[in-house]
Amino acid sequence: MVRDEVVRSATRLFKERGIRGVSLQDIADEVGLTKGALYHYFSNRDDLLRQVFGDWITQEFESLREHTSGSGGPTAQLRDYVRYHVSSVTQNIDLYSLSFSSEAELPPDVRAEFRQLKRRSDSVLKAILREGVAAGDFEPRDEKVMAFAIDGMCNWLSQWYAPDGPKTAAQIADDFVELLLRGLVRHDDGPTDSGPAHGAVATAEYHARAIRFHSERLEQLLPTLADRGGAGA
Amino acid sequence: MVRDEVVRSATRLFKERGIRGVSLQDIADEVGLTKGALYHYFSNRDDLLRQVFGDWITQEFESLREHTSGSGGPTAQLRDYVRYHVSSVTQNIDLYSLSFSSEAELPPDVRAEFRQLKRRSDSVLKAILREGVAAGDFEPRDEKVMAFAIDGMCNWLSQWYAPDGPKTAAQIADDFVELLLRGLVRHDDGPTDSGPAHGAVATAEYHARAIRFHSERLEQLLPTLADRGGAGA
DNA sequence: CCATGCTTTGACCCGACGGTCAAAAAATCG
DNA sequence: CGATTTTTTGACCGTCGGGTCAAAGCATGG
Repeated sequence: MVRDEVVRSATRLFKERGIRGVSLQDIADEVGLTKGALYHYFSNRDDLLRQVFGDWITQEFESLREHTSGSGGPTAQLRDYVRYHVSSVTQNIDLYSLSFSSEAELPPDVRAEFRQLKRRSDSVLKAILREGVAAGDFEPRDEKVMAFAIDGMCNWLSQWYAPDGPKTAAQIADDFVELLLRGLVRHDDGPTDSGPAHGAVATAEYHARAIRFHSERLEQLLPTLADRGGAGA
Repeated sequence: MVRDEVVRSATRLFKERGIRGVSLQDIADEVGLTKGALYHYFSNRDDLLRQVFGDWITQEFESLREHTSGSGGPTAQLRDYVRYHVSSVTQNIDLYSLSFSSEAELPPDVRAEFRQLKRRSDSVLKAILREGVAAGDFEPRDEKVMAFAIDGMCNWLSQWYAPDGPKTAAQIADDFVELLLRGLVRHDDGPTDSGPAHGAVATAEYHARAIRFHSERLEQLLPTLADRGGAGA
């Protein structure tokens, strides 16, 4: 289909140079048509923009609704949310990065739809957080700030994710979840809660390394402990 | 100074409508001059762009160097990094959001500088994380992903931070740090790890407990390891 | 009050861009 | 093949935006 080819080329060009940085001539050249021919498929520039974004946004709305059905505890829900969000961004990275970067250049109606999508996604996340706190699973924190932090983390993917990179989107998502749930600081309580992605061998190596680390640290600390009896500054 | 007035107006307009969405005429109108008069202060459009971004970027370079002098442990360093990053974004929110959103529309040299700033900041953060892991303070995690996650969180501020909002930049930064260090999940063990309040005794106890835990885990894993030879899915 | 230099004007040039359209070219089909 | 419809062309229009420039305004100070 020629129309789809045009939309795809347009999307790619928009992403590379920004919406305002691409002329209809550029798109026509890319597809191998003349500027005039484009008007057979689109009534004007904004209409093209609408076709580029419109379908995608409504699709995202649907997808968001499906993937956040709210089964499982807050932890599982948060995990699902992040996984969904990450896969969504990585699969439509062109459109995501475009929407974030050139939001101001979108036709008003498209822009409004996009903002609504963001808002809805945000409110889903906040609900999960609230639930988690209420259930006693999460520490009570500033809901708004946490939501923005999490969304920012995920959305930022559109700025650096490379499909041919060493990590899959799913792996990145799980890394995010682990960071979000447990933080960076090493602590010794129970087993990790994160999904099945943890291999047994990797886990064993990890623990072996951890033991070595802690042993060394402990030895280093012993003399210190001998000197001062209490807690240091 | 007229020149500064022009730069300020240009920055504001650029942020509102995107770089390509602002004509020299627009800027001239804003300042109350004629298009021609602008050329008394700037040799061309790209030169104006350079003046808008140039000073700021070199200033950021300097500031980054100062604020990441590397005193204190990894935890403190991470806290300082996030605090600095957040205050930097919130104080120059126009320029940050512009650089992120319209990076493609920047003159090549300015763009290169900006990318270098990002890269340097990123490498500072990664160094902190690496150090933290080496010191046993942080869980071993994917350095790259963590760095992007943290930077994303901070950079995303440029999309939602409101100077007149309920929280100050410093408060938001501390919220971020707490999330990053301790995660969302509620845990009931005694003293928090944050800040300099960590006494030598507590640390020693912590490491002793950690070693016990990891040893147990390792033993639990050994049978599993005998079964499958390679890494699990 | 004139001379000098900084600042501003406003008209102008040119190229690019969005958009239009009649006519040509292709495709479809009886 | 011929008729009809779909697709494409390429020339054209008006506008806008970046950039130029001679001339006018406006200070400043001798």
